[in-house]
Amino acid sequence: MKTPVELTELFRERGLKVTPQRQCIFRLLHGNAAHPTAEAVYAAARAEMPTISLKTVYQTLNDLAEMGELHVLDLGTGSGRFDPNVDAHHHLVCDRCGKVRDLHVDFPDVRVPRGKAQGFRILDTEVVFRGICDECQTEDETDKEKAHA
Amino acid sequence: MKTPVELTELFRERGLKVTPQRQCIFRLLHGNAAHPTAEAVYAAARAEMPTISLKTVYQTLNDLAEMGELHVLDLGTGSGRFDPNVDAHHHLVCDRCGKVRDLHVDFPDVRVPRGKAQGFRILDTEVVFRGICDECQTEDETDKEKAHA
DNA sequence: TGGTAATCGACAACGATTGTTGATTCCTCG
DNA sequence: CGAGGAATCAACAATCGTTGTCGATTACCA
Ligand SMILES: [Mn+2]
Ligand SMILES: [Mn+2]
Ligand SMILES: [Zn+2]
Ligand SMILES: [Zn+2]
Repeated sequence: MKTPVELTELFRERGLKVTPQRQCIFRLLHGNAAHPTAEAVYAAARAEMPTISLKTVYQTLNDLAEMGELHVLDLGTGSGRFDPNVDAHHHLVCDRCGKVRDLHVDFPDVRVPRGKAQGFRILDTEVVFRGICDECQTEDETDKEKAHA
Repeated sequence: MKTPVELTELFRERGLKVTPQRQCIFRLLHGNAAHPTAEAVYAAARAEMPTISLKTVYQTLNDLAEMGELHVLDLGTGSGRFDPNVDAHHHLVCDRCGKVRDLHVDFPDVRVPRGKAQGFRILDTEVVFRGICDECQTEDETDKEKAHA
Protein backbone atom coordinates (compact mmCIF):
# COMPACT_ATOMS: atom_id res chain seq x y z
CA MET A 1 0.00 0.00 0.00
CA LYS A 2 1.15 3.50 -0.71
CA THR A 3 1.84 6.02 2.03
CA PRO A 4 -1.02 8.10 3.47
CA VAL A 5 0.29 11.11 1.54
CA GLU A 6 0.35 9.21 -1.75
CA LEU A 7 -3.10 7.79 -1.09
CA THR A 8 -4.38 11.31 -0.54
CA GLU A 9 -3.18 12.18 -4.04
CA LEU A 10 -4.64 9.01 -5.48
CA PHE A 11 -8.07 9.55 -3.95
CA ARG A 12 -8.19 13.14 -5.22
CA GLU A 13 -7.20 12.03 -8.72
CA ARG A 14 -10.08 9.60 -8.69
CA GLY A 15 -12.50 12.29 -7.60
CA LEU A 16 -12.83 10.85 -4.12
CA LYS A 17 -12.70 13.23 -1.20
CA VAL A 18 -10.05 12.89 1.45
CA THR A 19 -11.90 12.92 4.73
CA PRO A 20 -10.42 12.62 8.22
CA GLN A 21 -12.04 9.17 8.49
CA ARG A 22 -10.25 7.98 5.38
CA GLN A 23 -6.96 9.47 6.46
CA CYS A 24 -7.28 7.79 9.81
CA ILE A 25 -7.71 4.42 8.08
CA PHE A 26 -4.76 5.16 5.77
CA ARG A 27 -2.57 5.69 8.82
CA LEU A 28 -3.86 2.64 10.65
CA LEU A 29 -3.16 0.37 7.70
CA HIS A 30 0.18 1.75 6.58
CA GLY A 31 2.84 -0.79 7.42
CA ASN A 32 0.31 -2.84 9.35
CA ALA A 33 1.29 -6.52 9.16
CA ALA A 34 -1.46 -7.80 11.47
CA HIS A 35 -3.91 -8.63 8.64
CA PRO A 36 -6.75 -7.00 10.57
CA THR A 37 -10.42 -7.71 10.05
CA ALA A 38 -12.81 -4.88 9.27
CA GLU A 39 -13.95 -5.00 12.88
CA ALA A 40 -10.35 -4.67 14.08
CA VAL A 41 -9.78 -1.62 11.89
CA TYR A 42 -13.08 -0.24 13.16
CA ALA A 43 -12.01 -0.70 16.79
CA ALA A 44 -8.65 0.96 16.20
CA ALA A 45 -10.26 3.83 14.31
CA ARG A 46 -12.82 4.44 17.04
CA ALA A 47 -9.97 4.98 19.49
CA GLU A 48 -9.12 8.11 17.49
CA MET A 49 -12.56 8.98 16.13
CA PRO A 50 -15.28 7.71 18.44
CA THR A 51 -18.09 8.48 16.01
CA ILE A 52 -16.70 6.77 12.91
CA SER A 53 -19.14 4.22 11.57
CA LEU A 54 -18.47 0.63 10.60
CA LYS A 55 -20.06 1.43 7.26
CA THR A 56 -17.42 4.06 6.51
CA VAL A 57 -14.67 1.62 7.44
CA TYR A 58 -15.96 -0.99 5.01
CA GLN A 59 -16.44 1.68 2.37
CA THR A 60 -12.83 2.86 2.61
CA LEU A 61 -11.40 -0.67 2.79
CA ASN A 62 -13.35 -1.60 -0.32
CA ASP A 63 -12.19 1.52 -2.13
CA LEU A 64 -8.57 0.69 -1.34
CA ALA A 65 -9.08 -2.90 -2.44
CA GLU A 66 -10.62 -1.80 -5.76
CA MET A 67 -7.59 0.40 -6.38
CA GLY A 68 -5.34 -2.58 -5.72
CA GLU A 69 -3.78 -0.87 -2.69
CA LEU A 70 -5.10 -3.57 -0.41
CA HIS A 71 -5.65 -7.29 -0.71
CA VAL A 72 -8.57 -9.07 0.92
CA LEU A 73 -7.62 -12.51 2.17
CA ASP A 74 -10.23 -15.16 2.84
CA LEU A 75 -8.41 -17.72 4.94
CA GLY A 76 -11.36 -19.50 6.45
CA THR A 77 -11.15 -17.57 9.73
CA GLY A 78 -14.72 -16.35 9.44
CA SER A 79 -14.10 -12.83 8.23
CA GLY A 80 -12.01 -11.14 5.58
CA ARG A 81 -8.46 -10.06 6.45
CA PHE A 82 -7.06 -6.88 4.94
CA ASP A 83 -3.46 -6.91 3.82
CA PRO A 84 -1.73 -3.64 2.88
CA ASN A 85 1.25 -5.63 1.65
CA VAL A 86 0.46 -6.21 -2.03
CA ASP A 87 3.84 -7.68 -2.91
CA ALA A 88 3.97 -11.43 -3.52
CA HIS A 89 4.27 -13.28 -0.25
CA HIS A 90 2.69 -16.15 1.66
CA HIS A 91 1.03 -16.73 5.01
CA LEU A 92 1.09 -18.71 8.23
CA VAL A 93 -2.38 -19.13 9.72
CA CYS A 94 -3.21 -20.31 13.24
CA ASP A 95 -6.06 -22.81 13.20
CA ARG A 96 -6.82 -21.99 16.83
CA CYS A 97 -6.97 -18.18 17.07
CA GLY A 98 -6.92 -17.10 13.42
CA LYS A 99 -3.64 -15.18 13.68
CA VAL A 100 -2.04 -14.48 10.28
CA ARG A 101 1.69 -13.89 9.79
CA ASP A 102 3.62 -13.06 6.65
CA LEU A 103 6.11 -15.46 5.17
CA HIS A 104 8.49 -13.71 2.82
CA VAL A 105 9.85 -16.63 0.89
CA ASP A 106 9.82 -17.24 -2.84
CA PHE A 107 8.88 -20.70 -4.06
CA PRO A 108 10.03 -20.73 -7.67
CA ASP A 109 9.09 -24.40 -8.10
CA VAL A 110 5.46 -23.82 -7.31
CA ARG A 111 3.99 -23.76 -10.78
CA VAL A 112 1.26 -25.74 -12.47
CA PRO A 113 3.05 -28.30 -14.65
CA ARG A 114 2.35 -28.07 -18.35
CA GLY A 115 -0.63 -30.25 -19.18
CA LYS A 116 -2.10 -30.11 -15.69
CA ALA A 117 -3.71 -26.69 -15.87
CA GLN A 118 -7.01 -28.15 -17.16
CA GLY A 119 -7.62 -25.03 -19.23
CA PHE A 120 -7.04 -22.56 -16.43
CA ARG A 121 -5.17 -19.33 -17.04
CA ILE A 122 -3.35 -18.90 -13.73
CA LEU A 123 -3.14 -15.36 -12.37
CA ASP A 124 -2.04 -15.86 -8.81
CA THR A 125 -0.41 -18.42 -6.54
CA GLU A 126 -0.88 -18.55 -2.78
CA VAL A 127 0.73 -20.85 -0.30
CA VAL A 128 -0.99 -21.13 3.06
CA PHE A 129 0.70 -22.89 5.96
CA ARG A 130 -1.76 -23.84 8.69
CA GLY A 131 -0.85 -24.79 12.22
CA ILE A 132 -0.72 -23.58 15.80
CA CYS A 133 0.91 -20.29 16.76
CA ASP A 134 3.32 -19.84 19.66
CA GLU A 135 0.74 -18.29 21.97
CA CYS A 136 -1.81 -21.04 21.37
CA GLN A 137 0.86 -23.69 21.97
CA THR A 138 1.68 -22.07 25.32
CA GLU A 139 -2.01 -22.13 26.20
CA ASP A 140 -2.13 -25.83 25.43
CA GLU A 141 0.80 -26.52 27.75
CA THR A 142 -0.76 -24.46 30.52
CA ASP A 143 -3.95 -26.48 30.16
CA LYS A 144 -2.01 -29.72 30.44
CA GLU A 145 -0.33 -28.54 33.67
CA LYS A 146 -3.70 -27.68 35.14
CA ALA A 147 -5.00 -31.10 34.19
CA HIS A 148 -2.12 -32.73 36.09
CA ALA A 149 -2.67 -30.64 39.22
CA MET B 1 -13.31 -40.74 1.79
CA LYS B 2 -14.11 -44.37 2.37
CA THR B 3 -16.64 -46.25 0.25
CA PRO B 4 -20.34 -46.09 1.14
CA VAL B 5 -20.08 -49.64 2.50
CA GLU B 6 -17.13 -48.77 4.73
CA LEU B 7 -18.85 -45.59 5.91
CA THR B 8 -21.87 -47.65 6.86
CA GLU B 9 -19.63 -49.70 9.15
CA LEU B 10 -17.96 -46.61 10.53
CA PHE B 11 -21.23 -44.89 11.38
CA ARG B 12 -22.57 -47.97 13.14
CA GLU B 13 -19.36 -48.32 15.15
CA ARG B 14 -19.80 -44.77 16.33
CA GLY B 15 -23.39 -45.43 17.35
CA LEU B 16 -24.78 -43.37 14.47
CA LYS B 17 -27.66 -44.79 12.53
CA VAL B 18 -27.35 -45.45 8.84
CA THR B 19 -30.38 -43.81 7.28
CA PRO B 20 -31.28 -43.69 3.59
CA GLN B 21 -30.55 -39.96 3.64
CA ARG B 22 -27.03 -40.57 4.88
CA GLN B 23 -26.44 -43.38 2.41
CA CYS B 24 -27.62 -41.15 -0.40
CA ILE B 25 -25.05 -38.53 0.59
CA PHE B 26 -22.35 -41.21 0.89
CA ARG B 27 -23.03 -42.24 -2.70
CA LEU B 28 -23.17 -38.68 -4.00
CA LEU B 29 -19.82 -37.81 -2.48
CA HIS B 30 -17.91 -40.98 -3.22
CA GLY B 31 -15.38 -40.21 -5.92
CA ASN B 32 -16.90 -36.76 -6.40
CA ALA B 33 -14.17 -34.36 -7.53
CA ALA B 34 -16.46 -31.35 -8.04
CA HIS B 35 -15.90 -29.92 -4.54
CA PRO B 36 -19.63 -29.28 -4.13
CA THR B 37 -21.18 -26.80 -1.74
CA ALA B 38 -23.75 -27.95 0.80
CA GLU B 39 -26.44 -26.53 -1.47
CA ALA B 40 -25.10 -28.51 -4.41
CA VAL B 41 -25.17 -31.74 -2.40
CA TYR B 42 -28.67 -30.81 -1.27
CA ALA B 43 -29.82 -30.30 -4.86
CA ALA B 44 -28.36 -33.61 -6.00
CA ALA B 45 -29.83 -35.43 -3.03
CA ARG B 46 -33.28 -34.00 -3.62
CA ALA B 47 -33.24 -35.49 -7.10
CA GLU B 48 -33.29 -38.92 -5.41
CA MET B 49 -35.10 -38.01 -2.20
CA PRO B 50 -37.39 -35.03 -2.72
CA THR B 51 -38.15 -34.61 0.97
CA ILE B 52 -34.59 -34.58 2.31
CA SER B 53 -33.91 -31.43 4.31
CA LEU B 54 -30.96 -29.08 4.01
CA LYS B 55 -30.48 -29.52 7.75
CA THR B 56 -29.89 -33.24 7.33
CA VAL B 57 -27.39 -32.58 4.54
CA TYR B 58 -25.36 -30.23 6.73
CA GLN B 59 -25.61 -32.68 9.61
CA THR B 60 -24.19 -35.55 7.59
CA LEU B 61 -21.49 -33.44 5.96
CA ASN B 62 -20.38 -32.22 9.38
CA ASP B 63 -20.38 -35.76 10.74
CA LEU B 64 -18.15 -36.89 7.88
CA ALA B 65 -15.86 -33.91 8.36
CA GLU B 66 -15.52 -34.63 12.09
CA MET B 67 -14.52 -38.19 11.28
CA GLY B 68 -11.89 -36.88 8.89
CA GLU B 69 -13.59 -38.51 5.91
CA LEU B 70 -14.22 -35.15 4.32
CA HIS B 71 -12.33 -31.87 4.16
CA VAL B 72 -14.07 -28.53 4.18
CA LEU B 73 -12.32 -26.00 1.98
CA ASP B 74 -12.82 -22.27 2.44
CA LEU B 75 -11.52 -20.77 -0.77
CA GLY B 76 -13.23 -17.42 -0.61
CA THR B 77 -16.03 -18.45 -2.95
CA GLY B 78 -18.71 -17.55 -0.42
CA SER B 79 -19.57 -21.01 0.84
CA GLY B 80 -17.69 -24.04 2.08
CA ARG B 81 -16.62 -26.68 -0.45
CA PHE B 82 -16.66 -30.32 0.55
CA ASP B 83 -13.80 -32.49 -0.62
CA PRO B 84 -14.01 -36.29 -0.24
CA ASN B 85 -10.39 -36.55 -1.35
CA VAL B 86 -8.47 -36.35 1.93
CA ASP B 87 -5.08 -37.20 0.42
CA ALA B 88 -2.59 -34.35 0.09
CA HIS B 89 -3.27 -32.37 -3.06
CA HIS B 90 -3.74 -28.80 -4.22
CA HIS B 91 -6.35 -26.75 -6.06
CA LEU B 92 -7.06 -24.54 -9.04
CA VAL B 93 -9.80 -22.00 -8.32
CA CYS B 94 -11.66 -19.90 -10.87
CA ASP B 95 -11.99 -16.30 -9.69
CA ARG B 96 -14.98 -15.84 -11.97
CA CYS B 97 -17.31 -18.81 -11.35
CA GLY B 98 -15.79 -20.43 -8.26
CA LYS B 99 -15.00 -23.74 -9.98
CA VAL B 100 -12.47 -25.86 -8.04
CA ARG B 101 -10.25 -28.47 -9.69
CA ASP B 102 -7.73 -30.82 -8.13
CA LEU B 103 -4.04 -30.54 -8.85
CA HIS B 104 -2.22 -33.73 -8.00
CA VAL B 105 1.33 -32.49 -7.81
CA ASP B 106 3.76 -32.72 -4.94
CA PHE B 107 5.80 -29.64 -4.10
CA PRO B 108 8.57 -30.96 -1.88
CA ASP B 109 10.29 -27.56 -1.73
CA VAL B 110 7.30 -25.87 -0.17
CA ARG B 111 8.35 -25.77 3.46
CA VAL B 112 8.77 -22.98 5.96
CA PRO B 113 12.50 -22.32 6.17
CA ARG B 114 14.11 -22.83 9.56
CA GLY B 115 13.95 -19.60 11.50
CA LYS B 116 11.00 -18.22 9.58
CA ALA B 117 8.23 -20.14 11.31
CA GLN B 118 7.75 -17.40 13.94
CA GLY B 119 6.85 -19.96 16.58
CA PHE B 120 4.23 -21.75 14.49
CA ARG B 121 3.96 -25.52 14.55
CA ILE B 122 2.94 -26.24 10.95
CA LEU B 123 0.35 -28.96 10.45
CA ASP B 124 -0.76 -28.46 6.87
CA THR B 125 0.34 -26.84 3.64
CA GLU B 126 -2.05 -25.76 0.90
CA VAL B 127 -1.21 -24.29 -2.47
CA VAL B 128 -4.04 -22.45 -4.21
CA PHE B 129 -3.71 -21.38 -7.83
CA ARG B 130 -6.24 -18.73 -8.76
CA GLY B 131 -7.17 -17.75 -12.28
CA ILE B 132 -9.81 -18.09 -14.97
CA CYS B 133 -11.18 -21.47 -16.02
CA ASP B 134 -11.62 -22.57 -19.62
CA GLU B 135 -15.36 -21.96 -19.68
CA CYS B 136 -15.07 -18.45 -18.29
CA GLN B 137 -12.31 -17.65 -20.82
CA THR B 138 -14.61 -18.75 -23.62
CA GLU B 139 -17.33 -16.49 -22.22
CA ASP B 140 -14.92 -13.57 -22.28
CA GLU B 141 -14.10 -14.16 -25.93
CA THR B 142 -17.77 -14.43 -26.83
CA ASP B 143 -18.38 -11.13 -25.10
CA LYS B 144 -15.58 -9.50 -27.08
CA GLU B 145 -17.03 -10.73 -30.36
CA LYS B 146 -20.40 -9.31 -29.42
CA ALA B 147 -18.76 -6.00 -28.61
CA HIS B 148 -17.22 -5.91 -32.10
CA ALA B 149 -20.49 -6.68 -33.83
C1' DT C 1 -18.66 29.90 -1.24
C1' DG C 2 -21.55 26.56 -3.13
C1' DG C 3 -22.33 22.04 -5.06
C1' DT C 4 -21.91 17.61 -3.99
C1' DA C 5 -19.72 13.82 -1.97
C1' DA C 6 -19.21 11.69 2.40
C1' DT C 7 -20.68 10.57 6.81
C1' DC C 8 -23.76 9.41 10.54
C1' DG C 9 -27.21 6.71 13.08
C1' DA C 10 -30.46 3.50 13.17
C1' DC C 11 -32.08 -0.11 11.08
C1' DA C 12 -33.18 -3.65 7.59
C1' DA C 13 -31.53 -7.26 4.47
C1' DC C 14 -28.47 -10.52 2.73
C1' DG C 15 -26.38 -15.55 2.26
C1' DA C 16 -24.44 -19.31 4.63
C1' DT C 17 -24.92 -21.94 8.48
C1' DT C 18 -26.79 -23.49 12.89
C1' DG C 19 -30.41 -23.83 16.40
C1' DT C 20 -35.31 -24.91 17.97
C1' DT C 21 -39.64 -27.14 18.28
C1' DG C 22 -42.81 -30.96 18.25
C1' DA C 23 -44.49 -34.55 15.58
C1' DT C 24 -43.27 -38.52 12.94
C1' DT C 25 -40.48 -42.08 11.00
C1' DC C 26 -37.55 -45.90 11.19
C1' DC C 27 -32.93 -47.95 12.35
C1' DT C 28 -30.82 -51.11 15.49
C1' DC C 29 -30.21 -54.28 19.03
C1' DG C 30 -31.80 -57.65 21.92
C1' DC D 1 -40.45 -59.09 16.09
C1' DG D 2 -40.90 -55.26 19.17
C1' DA D 3 -39.33 -51.44 21.98
C1' DG D 4 -36.42 -47.56 22.64
C1' DG D 5 -34.23 -43.92 21.01
C1' DA D 6 -31.98 -41.71 17.30
C1' DA D 7 -32.88 -39.33 13.06
C1' DT D 8 -35.69 -36.76 10.19
C1' DC D 9 -39.05 -33.44 8.81
C1' DA D 10 -41.20 -28.78 8.27
C1' DA D 11 -41.27 -24.39 9.53
C1' DC D 12 -39.09 -21.08 11.66
C1' DA D 13 -35.83 -18.06 14.12
C1' DA D 14 -31.07 -16.74 15.02
C1' DT D 15 -26.28 -16.07 14.13
C1' DC D 16 -22.22 -13.66 11.79
C1' DG D 17 -20.11 -10.78 8.42
C1' DT D 18 -21.23 -7.66 5.16
C1' DT D 19 -23.98 -4.53 2.38
C1' DG D 20 -28.04 -1.57 1.57
C1' DT D 21 -31.37 2.24 2.75
C1' DC D 22 -32.99 6.42 4.72
C1' DG D 23 -32.99 11.32 5.70
C1' DA D 24 -30.32 14.63 7.97
C1' DT D 25 -25.96 16.72 8.64
C1' DT D 26 -21.20 17.72 7.75
C1' DA D 27 -17.33 19.28 5.27
C1' DC D 28 -14.15 18.66 1.21
C1' DC D 29 -12.46 21.21 -2.57
C1' DA D 30 -12.83 23.28 -7.52
MN1 LIG E 1 0.33 -10.65 4.25
MN1 LIG F 1 -9.68 -31.45 -3.89
ZN1 LIG G 1 -3.04 -18.98 17.74
ZN1 LIG H 1 -14.88 -20.18 -14.32
